[in-house]
Amino acid sequence: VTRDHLDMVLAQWAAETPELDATPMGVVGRLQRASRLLDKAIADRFADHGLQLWEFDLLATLLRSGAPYELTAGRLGELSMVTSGAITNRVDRLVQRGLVDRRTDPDNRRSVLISLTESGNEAVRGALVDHVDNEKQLLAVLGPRERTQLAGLLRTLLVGLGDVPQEE
Amino acid sequence: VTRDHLDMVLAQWAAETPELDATPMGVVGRLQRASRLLDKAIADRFADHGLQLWEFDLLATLLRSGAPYELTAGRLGELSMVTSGAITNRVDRLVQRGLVDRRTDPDNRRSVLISLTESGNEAVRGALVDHVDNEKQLLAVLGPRERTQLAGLLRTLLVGLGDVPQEE
DNA sequence: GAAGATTGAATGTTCAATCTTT
DNA sequence: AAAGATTGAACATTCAATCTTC
Repeated sequence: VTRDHLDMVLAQWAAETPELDATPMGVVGRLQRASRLLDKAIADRFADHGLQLWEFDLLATLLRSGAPYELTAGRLGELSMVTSGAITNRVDRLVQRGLVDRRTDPDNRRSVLISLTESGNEAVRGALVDHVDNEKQLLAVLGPRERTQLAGLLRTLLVGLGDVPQEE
Repeated sequence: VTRDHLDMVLAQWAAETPELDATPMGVVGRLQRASRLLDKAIADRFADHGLQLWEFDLLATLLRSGAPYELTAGRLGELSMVTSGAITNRVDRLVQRGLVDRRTDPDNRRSVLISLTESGNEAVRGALVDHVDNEKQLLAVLGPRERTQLAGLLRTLLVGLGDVPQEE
C-alpha cells in the first residue's frame, strides 16, 4: 500500500491534535487534490490542440447539447458553474476566434444564443477523442470495477450535495 | 437511484456521439463537480469565522506541521499547490492581519520562514473543530463503509497520478 | 419590477523577470 | 550558476451596478 499526500496530512493531524477525528479531511482533501491534478494533466493535453480547458468545456457543452448546437448564455453559465460575467468574457473570445456565433434570441430579446460555428464544431470534435483517451489513461490505475464503484460513490455524494440535473 | 448532473451529461454524449465511450468523463466530471461544490460549501462556513478558504488552508498547514508551527515559504507553496508569487501575496496579508510572522531563515538567508502567531494559532484552532464537523455533515450521505471505500479508491487514483508525499 | 446579459472595479492568480544568497 | 523569494505585468474571475427587454 503506497501512501499518498493525504496519508501524511492525516498523520500530522493525529500527532498534533489527537483528540480530533480528522477522517473527513481524508475524503475532502483527496477529492480536491485529485481534481486539481486531473485538471492540470488535462490542460496539458489540450495545449497540444491549441485549446484551453475552459474553451473545450464551453465548446463541448454546446456539442453535446445536440443540433443545432445552441444554448443561451445563461444556460452555459449554469452548466459551467461560473458567473454570467465570465461567460460574457469567454464567449467574446470564442467569437473572435470564430469558434462560436452569438445572436439575440428572437423569441426573447433579453437572451443571447450561443452556437457552434462549423470551425468550432470541427475543433471540439478533433480534440474530443484524444481528450477522452487521455482521461482513460489517467484513470488507468483503477480497474474497471473500481472505476464503476468510484463513479457510484461520487454520484451518491453529489446527490447529497444537491447536484441534480436542472431540466435537460 | 437518483440521477446527478453527470448522468445527464453522459446521456447527452451517448445521444450525440454514440460511437464514443464517454465513461471516463463520468469519473473525472464527478470529481471536478464534487470538489467545486465542497469548496463552495466549506467557504460559506468559513465566512462565519471571518476566514477565507486559502487563509484557513495556510494557517492549518502551519498548525499541523507541529511546534514551532513554522515552514518556509517554498514549502507552503508546494503543499498549497500554488505558485511562489501567490504565497508571497497571501503571507503579506496574513502578516498584516497579525496571524503569521515572517522572518529570514538564519541558516539560509535565501529562505523565508513563516510561523503562526499566538493570534493565528487561536484563530485556526477556533475554526478547526467547526470545519471538520462541517465536512462530516457534507459527507453524511455516505455511510462509514462507503466513506472508507471512497477514500481508498481516491488514494489509489492519486498515487497513480503521482501524488506522493514529498518528505514530511 | 424582474430576468438576462454586459460593463467596470476589485481581487487574486500565474508567468517571467529580477534580486539576493549560496 | 542555481535556489529562493519578491515584483510587476498579463490575465481571468467575481461582484455590484447598469442597461434592455419582458
